[in-house]
Amino acid sequence: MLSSDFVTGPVRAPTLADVASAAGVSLSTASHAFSGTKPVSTATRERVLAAAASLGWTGPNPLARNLRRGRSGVVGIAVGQLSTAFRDPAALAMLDAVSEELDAAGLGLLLMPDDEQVGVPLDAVIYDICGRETWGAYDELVARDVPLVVVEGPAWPGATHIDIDHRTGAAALARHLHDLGHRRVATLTLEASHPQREREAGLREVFTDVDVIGPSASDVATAQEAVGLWWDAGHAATAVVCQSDVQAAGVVVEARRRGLDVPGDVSIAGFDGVDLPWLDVELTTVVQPLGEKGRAAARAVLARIDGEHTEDVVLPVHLRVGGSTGPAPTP
Amino acid sequence: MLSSDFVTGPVRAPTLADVASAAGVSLSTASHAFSGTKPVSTATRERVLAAAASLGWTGPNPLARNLRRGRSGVVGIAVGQLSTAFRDPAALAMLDAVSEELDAAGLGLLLMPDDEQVGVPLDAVIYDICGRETWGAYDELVARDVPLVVVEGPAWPGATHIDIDHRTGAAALARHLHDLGHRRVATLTLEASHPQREREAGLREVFTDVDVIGPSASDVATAQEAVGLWWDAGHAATAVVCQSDVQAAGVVVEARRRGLDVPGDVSIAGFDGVDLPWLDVELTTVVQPLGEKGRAAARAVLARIDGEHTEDVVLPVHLRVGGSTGPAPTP
DNA sequence: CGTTTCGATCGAAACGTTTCGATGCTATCG
DNA sequence: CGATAGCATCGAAACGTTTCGATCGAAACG
Repeated sequence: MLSSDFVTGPVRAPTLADVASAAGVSLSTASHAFSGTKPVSTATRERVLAAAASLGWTGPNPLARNLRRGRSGVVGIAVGQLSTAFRDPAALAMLDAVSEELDAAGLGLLLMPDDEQVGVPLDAVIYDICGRETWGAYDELVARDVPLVVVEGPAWPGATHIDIDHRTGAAALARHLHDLGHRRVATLTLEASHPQREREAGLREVFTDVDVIGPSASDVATAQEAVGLWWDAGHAATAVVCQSDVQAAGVVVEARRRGLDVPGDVSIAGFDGVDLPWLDVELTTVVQPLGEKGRAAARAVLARIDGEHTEDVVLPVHLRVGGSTGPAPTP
Repeated sequence: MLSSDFVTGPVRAPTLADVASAAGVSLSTASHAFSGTKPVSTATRERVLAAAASLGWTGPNPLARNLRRGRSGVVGIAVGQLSTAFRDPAALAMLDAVSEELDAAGLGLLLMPDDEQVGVPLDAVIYDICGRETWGAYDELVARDVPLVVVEGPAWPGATHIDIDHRTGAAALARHLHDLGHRRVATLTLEASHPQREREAGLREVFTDVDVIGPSASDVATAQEAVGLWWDAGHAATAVVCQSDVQAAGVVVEARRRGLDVPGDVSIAGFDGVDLPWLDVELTTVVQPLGEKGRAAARAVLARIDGEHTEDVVLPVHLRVGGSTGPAPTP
């Protein structure tokens, strides 16, 4: 132990300064040789590269680089409880798009727990509402001047907002059901939140007396339970409008469990337009551009990191009619 | 513009040095007042806190702190394509446990894309195999001396390994099927990988001539397609053993689509022990401790960050018999 | 009363980069 | 041939902390 310490000396990772002196150049020249910020003669660069290789220098220490640059290269994303949020393929699809777009820009994506404040330096934060209303970290992030991108959220000062046209989508769906003759319509809701309010308003444009079920999480089991309780209480409707395809799937499962035919006895509609291969009926749903939503959020992040001005984005949605809705049953 | 610059001066975020001089103390005392590293008199501390508040100092710059401390407070987790990996609730359950455990330790969790190397400083990396064999970033991380924790992976030098007892679990499942009279058994496989090989070996302890289907991803649709092709090709078995519950669900759906009764005509078994509320049959499966696996990985990370020695972990699994397996049909 | 110990404070040295400005030096141009 | 560029290189100043070691009293001890 002593002898090995004596032989190898103190084990300190080599720094750029070590590389520079091994190559016989100044620190700044060595830096330029790697970053390419300023021109360096080929001979010098090769000498520096060789020195780096022989010392086992693995590239500039990111910690030091970050301090100097004033950036961490990390973007936070807050989605609430992970296992809850990502159980819905819609959230996953968006995350995927965000991740891809940020990767391409050389940024990392950090999962932020909702409640706690991370001691991690973040260049920006994406807040995906996922049915929540408030956010503990908001004030602190604003105080720290961290660029904020809010997805499907309420208007928060200082944030860039990426949203979809909940209201129009819900209204289109409502009209579709109305055209099919439905008059008694219920809606399975999410926790009170911006998307929930907007969609409900859209529904009420057509069905002013829509019956409200829930709230339920965007989750098969919870949806099943919520709608089950509602039916158990003696309520009924010829159509149930859900706030996600996953919820709708839960309602389909529960309806069938009770011997109801879909859409013969009850029409069921979803929201999002995700792929649920295990469900043997194609849901009538409001399709939202999940990938585009994620990319828009990522682009907003990049722009705000660069100090550019950003506009809020509202993405269009469209109705996709599947086999889960049909003519209202004749009484 | 000029006048405003003149009035407000250049807008620079206040630093601890500003706070210190505003409070009339030295930089180091100000630091101690916040971190509590050394005792500071109450009067002084309050003066410092007041100065910080009045200047709007939001706490130590994490970038600088990180450089000084030599830590970033960020742990990477590599799971492959996000939308693929997290489509399986098993992966999600583990991620959730990891996240919770790391949060408690004040560490952030960064999603690492498989292929690219991030320029982000990572204190450690968790690599969750998820059916892959190789890893582009491995060499670089080893060179950088980043602590590595591999979940369900092959033996990689320098890494701490967290695994489950695939083989024993698969063998127990095989014995269960054998006891039920099954002799012609097929298995739906994942991509060649450490878990796949181990589990197959476990199966072969009982069924030496097990028929191999796939490989397929851990995904309802892909599993459905793979087993569908296999059946189409004229193959048959009285039991199909899958590598995940999600796969098993896909096989159940496909079997029924073909008019096969489960488990009357074919028994179907899964792996993982996750909750699939939409499936109306409880799967016979090998239950693995997903939360514990995540926590073990997180604990290994914490230990290795602290430079402690870590032992590899192999977690036990157990068979859970559900309604998806039954006696082999009499020919 | 001299010596130790301890609490509070300070100055200065890291941490390892990137980048600004300056300095030669060699071509190029008129 | 003198002035002007432009290239290659260098030294030094940041970036904003944390922490090591020293200093200076005052309290505690024998």
